[in-house]
Amino acid sequence: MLGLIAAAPRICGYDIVRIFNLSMRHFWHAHPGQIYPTLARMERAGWIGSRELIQRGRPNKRLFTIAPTGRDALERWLESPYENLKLKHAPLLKTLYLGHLGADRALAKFAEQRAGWLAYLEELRGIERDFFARGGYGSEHRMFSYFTLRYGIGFMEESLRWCDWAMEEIERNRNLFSADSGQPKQEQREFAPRATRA
Amino acid sequence: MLGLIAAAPRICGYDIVRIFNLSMRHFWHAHPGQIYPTLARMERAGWIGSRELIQRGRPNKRLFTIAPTGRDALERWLESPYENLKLKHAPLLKTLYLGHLGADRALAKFAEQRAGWLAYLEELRGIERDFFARGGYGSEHRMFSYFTLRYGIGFMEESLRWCDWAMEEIERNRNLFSADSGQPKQEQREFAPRATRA
DNA sequence: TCCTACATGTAAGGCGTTACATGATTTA
DNA sequence: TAAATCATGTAACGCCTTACATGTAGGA
Repeated sequence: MLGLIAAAPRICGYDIVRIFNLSMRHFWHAHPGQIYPTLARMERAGWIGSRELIQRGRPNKRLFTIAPTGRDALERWLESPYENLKLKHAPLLKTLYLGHLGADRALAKFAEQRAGWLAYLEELRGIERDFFARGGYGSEHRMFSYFTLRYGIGFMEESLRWCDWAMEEIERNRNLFSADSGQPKQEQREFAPRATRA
Repeated sequence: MLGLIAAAPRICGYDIVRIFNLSMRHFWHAHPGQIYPTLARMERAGWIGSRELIQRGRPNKRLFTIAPTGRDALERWLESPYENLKLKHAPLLKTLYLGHLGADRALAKFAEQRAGWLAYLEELRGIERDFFARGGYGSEHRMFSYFTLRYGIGFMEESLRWCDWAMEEIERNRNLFSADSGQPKQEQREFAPRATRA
């Protein structure tokens, strides 16, 4: 949020909410219930300042501007050393266990996921066309903003290539699935009621 | 966890902890403080069963096995409709605001990140070599497990290509940065102490 | 001798999500 | 007439992380 406010002074909380939901959602997200309290906390800490804009016909806005101490905090974060990726990728997690469904149902799930990812890729490509229609680079911040978009596009293209490859692998290795695919397997019979002692 | 227990009956909590820290960490993670209470909850719900294995010289183990109701719950999750990706990608978020540091410091940060990602890629490639040394596919579950590894490798390769491209773009567009890069910028002077009325 | 691995767990606190409340204006 | 948009915020709850506690065995 400090980065957003530094890049776009006199931004209001609602704009930040929309940015998280739209142009940033391929790599970060946040909800109003977290955004507004955090803005209030940053203002109490002196990192940002605000003034209220009285509006007719619609709710008043609170416009935020970054303070020197906030800019310092932002730079400290930007300069802080690289930390390893800690992703939570729910679709990939599900993928890992799709084999439990047997080859056919697994392939159907892969196809469903592929369709979802393709739709998302098209959306990102639409944003890209829009970006160039509005003049492309033009400021340092717009260039960096395009970087993240490009990352999202490359990431989705790679994900689709992976989907196609994985589906071919499943076809090629149907023999690895047990015959009663999708039905309870052998291990199930190994279940025994809990005993406190071995 | 249901997927893990279904794939490897008589697994213990500690093994699950290690799997989250090692072979799954490129797309999911969890800590003991969450894993053990959740196992207890799943057992109370009747999804899994456990028995204790008394050991000499080391702490006793609790071995888990999936129950029919747990297998049903797992299948319900696997069959549940695709949901959009909701990633939190901290390095990319930081990248977006690296322009605030000016071209040179931004490039240095990109290089640092690239190095971290390359090291991670090498690690994943090591796991891949190990996978083939141990016989490659051989069960349906091992194939799916390799799928996620392959995803991680492709993802990191794509990330590195992106890093190289972005660094070239910064070099090519140095003119977009203001001359006093890294120093406080114009907007800072626009900061004014908060006024309750406009 | 000190550290690490094994193995399970609890407690505190922080982070994040969902749902709700308000109320005028514009669009379908 | 109903719904969505604008705009800010609170409250409840759940998820997640961090830190800690315990105790033996084996390696550096």
